[in-house]
Amino acid sequence: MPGRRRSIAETEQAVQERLGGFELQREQMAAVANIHRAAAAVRQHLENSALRPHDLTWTGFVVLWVLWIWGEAETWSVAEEAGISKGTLTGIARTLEARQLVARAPHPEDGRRVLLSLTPEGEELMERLFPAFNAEEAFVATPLSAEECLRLANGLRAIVAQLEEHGEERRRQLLDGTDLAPRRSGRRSRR
Amino acid sequence: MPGRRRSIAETEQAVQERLGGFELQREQMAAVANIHRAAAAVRQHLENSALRPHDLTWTGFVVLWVLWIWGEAETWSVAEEAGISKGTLTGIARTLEARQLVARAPHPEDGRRVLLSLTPEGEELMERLFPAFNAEEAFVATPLSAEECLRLANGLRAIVAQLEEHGEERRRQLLDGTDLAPRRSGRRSRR
DNA sequence: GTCGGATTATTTGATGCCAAATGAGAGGGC
DNA sequence: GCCCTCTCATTTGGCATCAAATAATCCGAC
Repeated sequence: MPGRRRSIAETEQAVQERLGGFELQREQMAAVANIHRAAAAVRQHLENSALRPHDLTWTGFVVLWVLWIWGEAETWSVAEEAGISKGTLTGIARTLEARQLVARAPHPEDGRRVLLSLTPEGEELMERLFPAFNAEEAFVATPLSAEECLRLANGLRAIVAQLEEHGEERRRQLLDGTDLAPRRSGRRSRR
Repeated sequence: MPGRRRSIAETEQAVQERLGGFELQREQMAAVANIHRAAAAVRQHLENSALRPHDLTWTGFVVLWVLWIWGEAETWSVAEEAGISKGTLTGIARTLEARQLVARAPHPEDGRRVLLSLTPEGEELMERLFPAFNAEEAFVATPLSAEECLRLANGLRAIVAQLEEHGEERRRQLLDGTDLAPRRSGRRSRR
């Protein structure tokens, strides 16, 4: 069978053989695996269709989106909404600022904080870009009815909520005793 | 309302106000947005729970997984299954090889190709790691029944299939006339 | 055999990404 | 005023990521 992509059925067959000896949470595994396949495929399509002509990355677009919807906002809030770390946002904001799409302003009452907002160019870009972006969202979801889309969104929301509510505690419990080697990547501890 | 994360309802209200003038594919937008929220949340949880003690990244684990399930395989095939580009795989394989988890071997009949496989250490790691990983997959999916997991997986598969079957053509149609500025990142054209 | 096009994996260059460290400011206690 | 602690954003370090360029090899035509 060389030279061909494996089908889902083949993969699941192979998994079954390999994992015959394990107690396996099959359905949950399928859900998690497909979340990532779908996320990567959708992201790639959107970057290479709607976003490519404007030379925006996925994350850059999400940040613009958040500012478009919410208006001026503090950086920590933008990072939260966009689902990225504060450190990552600093970099994204820098590149968007360099392209005159985003403006950075000091908080009037607190010198530590920074406010982000769209420039007029950024607003204009989003007004032109959003319809195209939304059309591609509709394209990727073509096989699903509107109701199925909502069902899908609800299932995914439940997973996000589960992690927001219980994820941290779970990780604490799991990793408590184990004395953890530091992450291989990331800034080194001074110790 | 400062200092608090916005709820889904608040976000959708704001979106509605901002986008009142646009024709909006609402359900499809919700589905796409939540795919990414969920993917990021799940990935983060799995990296910080099951994978952290072994200092593996998500992608590193996926590559090991593919090799565990399929056995020795060619690099293009591993990249395809793992959902990453060939170039990325080269790097991942290098780090996994340096950690003695993966072996690289020349193809017996074709000097251009390379075969990857798990080392005994890699096999042993996966046998210990997989049950823990699967337990966390089950944890993130706690709010969903087994049937709901399958429904979710099916919906996501349909999206992946849509893009595999029609994505490239769609992109070609969309970007045909427009003369595209080169990507900002990536190796520069010699021109 | 050797040239040339096709098909591989790898390298390159720029950005994305996280977590930990750092720097800069706020605010209370004295 | 001067600490001390808390809370921000930013910097840093290491890996991940893609697309295009390059290098290595194969294979058919001649």
